[in-house]
This record gives sequence, structure tokens and C-alpha cells, in this order.
Amino acid sequence: MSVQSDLLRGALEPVILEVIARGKTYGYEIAQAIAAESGGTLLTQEGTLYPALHRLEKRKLLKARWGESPEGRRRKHYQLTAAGRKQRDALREEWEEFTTAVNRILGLAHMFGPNKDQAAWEGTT
Amino acid sequence: MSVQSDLLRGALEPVILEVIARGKTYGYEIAQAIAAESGGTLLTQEGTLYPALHRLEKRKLLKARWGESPEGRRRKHYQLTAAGRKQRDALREEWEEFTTAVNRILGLAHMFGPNKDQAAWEGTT
DNA sequence: GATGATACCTTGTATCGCCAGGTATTATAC
DNA sequence: GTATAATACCTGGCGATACAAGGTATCATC
Repeated sequence: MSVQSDLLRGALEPVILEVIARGKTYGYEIAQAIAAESGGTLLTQEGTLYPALHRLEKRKLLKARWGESPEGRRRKHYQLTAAGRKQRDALREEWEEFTTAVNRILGLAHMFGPNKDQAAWEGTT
Repeated sequence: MSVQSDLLRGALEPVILEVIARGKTYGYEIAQAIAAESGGTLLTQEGTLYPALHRLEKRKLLKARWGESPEGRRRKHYQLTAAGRKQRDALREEWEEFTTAVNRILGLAHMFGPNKDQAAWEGTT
């Protein structure tokens, strides 16, 4: 398995929730949005995405209803539940903290917020 | 399993390689360095770290030799091989690209400096 | 009528973080 | 003396999940 796969494991859930929050509602569209909005870096395979959506639905973070495309193809539309919105916020926070911690170790200085003790840390090695 | 666990999967390898490159040589020390340098955010359990070191050694990214502490306890010291250094660079690059892509989707602009006004953007949903 | 795009799904495999347990030595209490 | 903690290593089994590979079905295009 590629490293991309391992990286995706922690990021897929917040990404999906975010894309749905932005108004992409069904699987195929969500996959395309992830690919497009990531500049082609993130490519969620169908065997990854659909099970993930089902898990989120099972956990009541998403609610689903069947619909149809203008051409008559069936689509399964998802939307965030209240719990889903809450989880989205929590995961975004967790992602931020986690990547900040890793970036500190990797010596990658770009951070999200105001950061006070970067300089102090830099001096201690 | 916590989300932290899933996040760690993609980051553990580059983090370990980086910490060893910085001069931490044996497991116990590496674990403490990861905890300390991440500000306590990253906590690699022994059941995570030791197998990871063994995998890296098996893949010839690390070379190991047994040693002793001043008090007489045995220690297994690791160092990067040439392939390990190369992998470290590659993984750092991959980490950067990946997190940049995710941040773009999550609306976390990858910024330099203490400026963060997401608030304006947040209001537009 | 073949191909490709759209749109969904599932099974099986491999991987890996973690839990829980183990072994052993040394230092520090009490 | 003898717990307890800290140091320092290890492993087996479990649960979770990304992916490959396969499937079904509709519609547009050539």
C-alpha cells in the first residue's frame, strides 16, 4: 500500500464531511469534488469512498435519500446531520492540531494560526 | 480506534525518520522525543513504535546495532541508511503535498506568519 | 452495438495502530 | 529488604480500513 493510502486514513472523514457541507451531495459528485478541489492530489477510489459514506451514515453523521439525475440515473444524496456538523468541526480541529504537531517535528514552519513559541523551539536544538 | 490513530498512520514513518536523523538513536529515546517535540500531541505507544522500527529496519531504511546505557541497560541504536535519508526527503515532500491538498479542501489556508482571518470566509456558507 | 461516462455496490486482502501482556535491569523510595 | 517506578526491549491478537477487482445498471455518443 502506498503512503498516500496511509495518509488518507486520517483525512478522509473530515474531507468528506467538509465537501458535503459545501453542497456536494452524492457519491460520484463528492469523489469528483475531492479530486478537483485538491488539485488532483486526492483521489478517492470508489472502493474507499462508498464504504466510507456508509460508515458515516451508520454513525448518524450523514443522512441519505435516493434521488435521480436529470437524465434518469439514480443518485444517493447525503447531507450532514447535526451530529455530522459537530463532528466536522471536531475533526477539523483535530486535523489542525495533529498536522501542527507533525510539522513542528518535520521542521515545516507553515502553521495555521498565530504561533508564539516557534522561535523559542527553534533555538533549543 | 481514535482518529488520532488513523492520522498517525501516514505520519509515523516520516516522523520516526526525522527524529532519528536529528540524532535520537534508540526506541525509548525516540518515543520521548516524539512526545516532547510534538508538545505532547503525538504519543507513540510501544506497541506502535517498536514494530515500526523493525519494519523500517527490514526495509533497509534503518540500520541497527546493540549498545548499552551508562547504567548498563541494553539499547538498540538505529541510524538512517542512504535509502533512509532518501525516503525521509520523499516522505516529507509527500506529507507537504498531501496536507496542502487537504488544507485546501478544509479551508485551512497554508499560511506563513501569524495572520489568520478565516472568519470572513467562514461566514459565506 | 460498442465504448465511455455516469452512478451505485460488495468481497477479499493486506496493513498497521493499539491493547495487553511479557522480560529484564536499575533507581528510589518506604 | 522490598515495593514501586523508571528505563528498555519485545510480541500476539484484534479491529479498522484503503484498495483492487469484481459486479449491476442507465444513458450518450459514435
